Amino acid sequence: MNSTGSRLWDIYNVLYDYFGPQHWWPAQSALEVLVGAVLTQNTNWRNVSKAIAVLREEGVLSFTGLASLPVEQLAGMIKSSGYYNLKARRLKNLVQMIDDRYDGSLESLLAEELYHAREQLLTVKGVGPETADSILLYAGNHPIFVVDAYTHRVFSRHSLLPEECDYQTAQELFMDNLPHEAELFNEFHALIVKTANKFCKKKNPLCEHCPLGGDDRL
DNA sequence: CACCAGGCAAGTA
DNA sequence: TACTTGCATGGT
Repeated sequence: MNSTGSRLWDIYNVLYDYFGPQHWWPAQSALEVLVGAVLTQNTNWRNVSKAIAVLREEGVLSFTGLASLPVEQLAGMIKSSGYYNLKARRLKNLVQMIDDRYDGSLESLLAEELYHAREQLLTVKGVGPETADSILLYAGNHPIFVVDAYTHRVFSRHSLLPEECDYQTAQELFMDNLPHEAELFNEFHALIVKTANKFCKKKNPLCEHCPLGGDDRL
């Protein structure tokens, strides 16, 4: 392993020792991961979990449930997640693609080769790289690293990424320097989110009590 | 009150 | 290619 890989591994171990395993994604099925991945776009998870609870209570948290639900009714059930008209359409777009190309089987999509499945997901309007990778890693157990706003913030503050860089650049930091193991990528991303939510807020550039330190000593 | 939250697409120059 | 804007609720 190279020096960047060692540095990433050190950070991972510090976070894992501090927070423990996160056991992501918080969901009961692959479909629920997919729904959550869309609903959490630029949105606090608290608001998303309320929307998912409504879908569960209404009995539509299944592929056929979503497929048969009019988009207007779906939008009404996910209001708490914000951007509800947009997200209802995006979920419908995903369901439509899976119906058209995989006979309504999310499992069939997830059984495809990783980068083929990724390309299919990215053809859907409303599914960008983070949403696609979240579904592939957390619903499909594929070894791909999920990058989000927190990843950029934490790793730029520790001088492992530039202040601003694109998705692929950030993803390559991890995938070019760590073994491609789904379990590692799963826990690492979850630990980054945990760390950022607890210590690495936008307004707190020093992050004094963070286990990674307030500067880039790690 | 302002700001933020596990993005993405479409429009403009 | 490189900005800018719309989408929207709910907690701090």
